[in-house]
Amino acid sequence: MTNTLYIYNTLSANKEEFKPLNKDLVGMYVCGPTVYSDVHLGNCRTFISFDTIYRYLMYLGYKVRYVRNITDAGHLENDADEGEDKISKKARLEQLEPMEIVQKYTLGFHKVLRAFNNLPPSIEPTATGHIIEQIEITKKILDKGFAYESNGSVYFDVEKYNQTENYGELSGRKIEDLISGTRALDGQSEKKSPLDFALWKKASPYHIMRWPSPWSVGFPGWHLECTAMSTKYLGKQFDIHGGGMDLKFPHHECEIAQGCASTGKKPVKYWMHTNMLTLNGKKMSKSTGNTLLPEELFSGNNKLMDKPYHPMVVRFFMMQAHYRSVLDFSSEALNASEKGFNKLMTAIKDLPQLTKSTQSSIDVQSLVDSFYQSMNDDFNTPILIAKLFEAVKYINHIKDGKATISKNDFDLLSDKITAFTFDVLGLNFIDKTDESILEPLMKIILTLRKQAKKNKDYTTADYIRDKVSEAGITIKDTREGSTWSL
RNA sequence: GGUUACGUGGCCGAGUGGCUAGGCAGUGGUCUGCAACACCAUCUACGGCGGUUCGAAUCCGUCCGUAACCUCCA
Repeated sequence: MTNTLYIYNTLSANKEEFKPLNKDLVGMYVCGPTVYSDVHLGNCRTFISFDTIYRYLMYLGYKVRYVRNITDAGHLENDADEGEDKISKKARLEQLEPMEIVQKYTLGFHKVLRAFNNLPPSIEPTATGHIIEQIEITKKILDKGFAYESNGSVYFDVEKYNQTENYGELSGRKIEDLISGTRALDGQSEKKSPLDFALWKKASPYHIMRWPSPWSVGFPGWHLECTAMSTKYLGKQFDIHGGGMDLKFPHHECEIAQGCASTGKKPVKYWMHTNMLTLNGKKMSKSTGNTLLPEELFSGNNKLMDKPYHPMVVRFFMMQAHYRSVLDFSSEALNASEKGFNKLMTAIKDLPQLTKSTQSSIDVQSLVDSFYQSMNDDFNTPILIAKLFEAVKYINHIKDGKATISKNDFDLLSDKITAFTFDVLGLNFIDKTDESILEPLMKIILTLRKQAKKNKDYTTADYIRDKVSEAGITIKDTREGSTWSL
């Protein structure tokens, strides 16, 4: 079938037909997290959205190289010359080496994304592993005259760049507006203009993370790592660059400028931005503390939600909104998704038992085509889910004898509904055998056994202990009560 | 203040110049020892005011409201 994929490109503010630079090969770069604290659900939304995009591209048959960085070099907490970087600060607070902080939160990040059933990217490079590349790019930009050295630091000359290129093309900003809107911050005297951004920063005496360079012992500017790593692994020009909306300006704008200044080419063909996840109508953000951690949501150990939610339910909930829309988090909305998710999964489980007929009572091919059409329209997962529910209704009708399906159509529908649900949306059946379900279950069993013992019904009490033991669970009676273990 | 989005039924959330989004909740049924689950059917809509049009919730203007970015943030 013909599959024309349309992607909303932030650069043109329009949906554009997707044509990879190299036939069948796709290069995709997504800005990863700064690993100085736990990832919150807002962060997760972006990575789950791009995971689905990655999955669909592969499902269409593209060979995708998906690069997502880990920002493990400390960056300053604000734009002032002096200040502490986030990772060093956290290291001091927790009395750890900066790299211990990095390791801890990187592992946590991976664990959470695995719970959401995200596929790992093809390459996950770190900023500290690419200091040399960043220094090389800085040299190139200096050589081409788009940067200047000042007191051991190197800054990108935005106004110079803007003479020949268009700084602000991605975010729709004009350089004059930016200048007039800039407040004068203390200690910015090193820069020619407040718009200029650091390519290399000289380290202050107490800055822990530091590397030698031709200009000073220091550390790279925040925007530079993405340019260095995307260029290294995807080339001077690549297909898709993604990230959260909040990175559009200045981060991605600066990346375009750095790429263009160092290679003479615009680095990215399609810029994609995911919208914010909100809590109480406000953006989830580490700095404001308006956050919810995935673990808190999975365990139910939080004040905001009524009960725990399985990662697959949360993923399904996110898929019910388009990636470019703001999505608000609430118990009420999650509950609705949980029921919908179960309904979809039940129908898929019922699939093998359906009776096949000689004819189908609906046009199965066009229903299946609509799965593709939804995703081809800028990865419209909510429409896809609506179409999947159409299939669910059809499946239930067949079960009730109110509709029929032919053998061929059955094979087609089974194949596509499972492919789109599991391979594309990245959902999965909830494994009911994990300990989270055992815990409340054992509580009930122990309560019943306690009752039996109280009634001196030791036959029942022993029966329970023996049978549970056969199932691999040991019950221990202690003075404080009974406990269990696997 | 500047820039950019958005405002859809009880809730969440798509889409669109005229043809049912979908999920949840509600209501009525089927099933069931009772209940829950599941399944079937079904109601409520496009922020206010103008304009363009045969026709707009969909285009334009304006007003009101909300959010994001302009400082680190997915």
